[in-house]
Amino acid sequence: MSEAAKNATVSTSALRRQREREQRYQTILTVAETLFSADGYHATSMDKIAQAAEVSVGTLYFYFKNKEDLLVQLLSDIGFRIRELVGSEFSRSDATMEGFEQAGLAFFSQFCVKHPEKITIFFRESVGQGQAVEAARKKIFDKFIGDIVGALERLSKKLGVKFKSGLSAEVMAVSIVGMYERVAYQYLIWHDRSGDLQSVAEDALAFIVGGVKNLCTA
Amino acid sequence: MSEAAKNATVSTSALRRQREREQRYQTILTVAETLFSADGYHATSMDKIAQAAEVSVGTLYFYFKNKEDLLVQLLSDIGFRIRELVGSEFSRSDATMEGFEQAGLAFFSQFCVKHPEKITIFFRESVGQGQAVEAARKKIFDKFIGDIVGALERLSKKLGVKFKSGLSAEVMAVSIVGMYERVAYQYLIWHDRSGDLQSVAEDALAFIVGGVKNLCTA
Amino acid sequence: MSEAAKNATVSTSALRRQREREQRYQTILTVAETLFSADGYHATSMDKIAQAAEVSVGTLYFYFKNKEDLLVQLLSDIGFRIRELVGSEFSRSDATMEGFEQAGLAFFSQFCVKHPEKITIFFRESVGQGQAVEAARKKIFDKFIGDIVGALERLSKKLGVKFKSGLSAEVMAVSIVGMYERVAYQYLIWHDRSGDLQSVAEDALAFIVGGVKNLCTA
Amino acid sequence: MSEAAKNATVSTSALRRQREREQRYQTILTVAETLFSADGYHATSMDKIAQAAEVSVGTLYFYFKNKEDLLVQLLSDIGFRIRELVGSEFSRSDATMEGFEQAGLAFFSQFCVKHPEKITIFFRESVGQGQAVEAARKKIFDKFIGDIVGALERLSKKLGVKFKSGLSAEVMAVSIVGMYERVAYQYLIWHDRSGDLQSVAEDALAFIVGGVKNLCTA
DNA sequence: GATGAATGAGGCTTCATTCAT
DNA sequence: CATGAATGAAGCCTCATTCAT
Repeated sequence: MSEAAKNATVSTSALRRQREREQRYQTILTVAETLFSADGYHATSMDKIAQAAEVSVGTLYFYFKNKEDLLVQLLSDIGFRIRELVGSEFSRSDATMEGFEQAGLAFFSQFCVKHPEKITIFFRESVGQGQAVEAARKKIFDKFIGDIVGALERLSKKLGVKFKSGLSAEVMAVSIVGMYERVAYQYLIWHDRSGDLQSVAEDALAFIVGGVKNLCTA
Repeated sequence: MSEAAKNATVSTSALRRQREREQRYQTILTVAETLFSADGYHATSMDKIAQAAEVSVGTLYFYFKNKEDLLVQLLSDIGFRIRELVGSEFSRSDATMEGFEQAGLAFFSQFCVKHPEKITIFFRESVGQGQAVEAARKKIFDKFIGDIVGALERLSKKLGVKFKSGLSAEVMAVSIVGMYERVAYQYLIWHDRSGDLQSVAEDALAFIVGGVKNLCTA
Repeated sequence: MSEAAKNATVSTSALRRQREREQRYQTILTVAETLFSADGYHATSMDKIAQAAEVSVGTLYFYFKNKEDLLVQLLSDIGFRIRELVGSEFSRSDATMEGFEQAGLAFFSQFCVKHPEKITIFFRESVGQGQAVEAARKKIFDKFIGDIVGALERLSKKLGVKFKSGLSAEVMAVSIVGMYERVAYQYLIWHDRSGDLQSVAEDALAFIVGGVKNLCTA
Repeated sequence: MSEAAKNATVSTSALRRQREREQRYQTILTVAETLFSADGYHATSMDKIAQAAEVSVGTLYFYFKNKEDLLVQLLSDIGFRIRELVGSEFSRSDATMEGFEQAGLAFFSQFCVKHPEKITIFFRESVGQGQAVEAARKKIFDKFIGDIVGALERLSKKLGVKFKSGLSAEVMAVSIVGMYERVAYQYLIWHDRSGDLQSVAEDALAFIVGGVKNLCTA
């Protein structure tokens, strides 16, 4: 075999390996997501995950530092996806009140309906699981809040209005996140009323719009 | 000792015992509250609780069925106290928009500031801890939401307005609870800005008022 | 009240107390018997016994040294009753082969049918429960075996026959006890065929008669 | 290393592992047998077993589901060995009265003398230890009884005799098992008279022969 | 890189027993 | 005598993590 051919082979197999690695990583993550949301983080042992993912426990520890890390990665991934989806809606109809509604609909009518397990992990299974996880949660929530604060500031600039106080934008952002969270929790996790989600979302978004307006002063 | 005296003695000691029992129950509950909120539910072992409460492990199990039960009792107690406080504010200034603000202030400026550990347990440590705890949480949240829905309906009756849809009242209630939750979490658990809480509360409550109004139709 | 009257009163109440004490003792024993045979010795806690007997745990320890003692007393009582019943049949038709059959019938068709719980405790729940209980069991079995050895010796004397070896009488006695035990276990504890017990007993007793005869030499 | 060599190595090490696994399983079983028979099932903690077997507690639970399972496996193993030994004697001298004697001698003079701990576990430590163990015991006893019933039926066919009743064969089998049990218990567990066991066995077997004959009708 | 047997700290819970009232 | 709250040793078991192969 020529050197070139060898290199080609090597790089090909290296690529394949790389691909397989990423695939495995994803498989594990997906399996963990399913189990965590179905059985709970604590009730899911590493053994169970390994079995369901059809790998050995050792392999789990090759891809993830430890069980907590697995949850943190999952969390980050979920956070990233939500921001991607919701954020893109914000920027699409930039700096308008409609942007808020579009973003809300994207979250409720798309994300929640398609990924109830992600919602479960994000809002239930990753809560109260110790410092490392909590730190990761905080980071993601901070970004969300930052996103919304940014949108609110752009909105105020464009509309030429001021908010009640210096804190108002942040408080509104936090409030909106809280609404998202508990509405999803209520109508997805506690009661499976994903069918009502559309009209629920509309009411919730009208609530947000009203809330924001009420904190605006000319 | 005369019979009467004997009876008196007996009933006195019986009463004392009863009192001591309840005191112990409360002591354990309080100690658990402190440890759960400081170290986390899982990081707190029954042994630690026993030591901190200066009783034996056995005594813990005399008063509570198991560790989960301890958390559930704690939860119920916290839920009861919040409803008591917030609910009384609602009824004091009945069926007015101000009632909503009073209730919110009572929650943020009184309860949260006085009982940050209760907030921590209620919104963080009792989440994601298995079915039994989750069921208890749900029950309490359902009551909260019911309280607010009731207040909203009385409000609409008094003001002679209708809400956007049949679900609106519930959605608003859920939203308000979500706001309470995350605002408290943000400014008490994640950042200790209890000093800002007063003005944060004002903004949040203005947000609520605006939201509710926006869902009212003549 | 005259001295005599007082004494009378005192002795009356003393008698009553004595009676009550014995009644309680019996109640506890009976309750324990029921629970031990139904749930097993280990699965029955002192608390359960106390509750079922409607007394406090403390009272249990007034009447019995400890849990083991409770079982030992139960055991002795059962052993005594069996010997009483079976032994009286032996002596009624003294030193005849029929005596063996009468005794067997008394055991199978009377005792077993009437007291399955006693059988369960005697042959199952008191086995493998530590030294003290085992010592008590041994003592009782030794007496049984002694009874039967005695009966066999009187039989051999009356019939003018000798047994195969010096050990024969004891071995036969042990064998007979073993048969009693396992037959009762099989048709009472493992399969509830108390209806068949009569005919089972007949076969078993014919077996014994045959066995004994085969060890007799003129 | 060539592929072939590699494979050989792999399969060798795989085989070695397999061997080591089985060895460990056996070690644990043997250690448990010793401790259970010496100290009693309940007095033997899993920690003690782990220490004596020079493995960790975790390893115990890798090989056995729980403590009960350990006892059940032990029981099954013992039951299997007894049947193997006694059954082979039955078949060697098939369908003769001597077969019964040979089998009995194999049990008393070989098995009991060589494995007193197995006898102790089988007849003492595994009794009264809860449902799961009891179910396992019953299964094994049922097989024993079935074995003997089979032998009796072949005997009756060969000799051209009938038994007293339809139940007779079973009752005889049960009786024989009971005799085996209590004779072993008496002369091995309660009194260490293994020296007398030979002559004890002879008497016991003569008893059996007589018993069986007495239930035969031409 | 993958495997999976082994580890062992540590958790939860039970329960026989005691003793002040 | 009776009560029943309190004790705490001790048991069983889980499970995240490691490491030799």
